[in-house]
Amino acid sequence: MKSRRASCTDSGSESSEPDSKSPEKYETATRRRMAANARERKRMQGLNTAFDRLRKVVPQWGQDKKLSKYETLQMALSYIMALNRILTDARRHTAPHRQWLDLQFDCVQPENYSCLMTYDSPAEQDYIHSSFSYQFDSHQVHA
DNA sequence: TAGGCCATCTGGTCCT
DNA sequence: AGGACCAGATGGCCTA
Repeated sequence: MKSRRASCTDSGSESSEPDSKSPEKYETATRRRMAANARERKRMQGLNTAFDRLRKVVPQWGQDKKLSKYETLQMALSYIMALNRILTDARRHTAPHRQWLDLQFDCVQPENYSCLMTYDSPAEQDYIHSSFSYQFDSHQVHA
């Protein structure tokens, strides 16, 4: 585990003395703080797992170094927009492979992202679906 | 050694 | 009331 702030521990607000509170209340508050810290760690670990999964599907041209979180998001945005543009252009100009392209294009519409992803749970599917729909709407390339 | 990135703690806010 | 989410603060690690 990564080291923590020297002034902070899992016991929570050590700066706040037991002062006027009863020992029971202090203990309850401490216990709640520790539980909240644990939940927050778990939440952030989940977020980092999602970032790792995103890094795996995003191009890293010549990058031997791991992309930062910010870079990963920027790259994902560029990548999605580029793919969308490619499909939109190809769909418009390529007659011989029209049927195949239509199929691919349909597959990357927001309502069909599920065909590109695997989910660990229904809850995760809902969460990812809502997130992708929002981002697609926000950054959609209008041909 | 400075700066970037990250993990963790913490208190506030919103939601169930 | 308690959990989820968020942003600010802080300190550690790594690299140029």
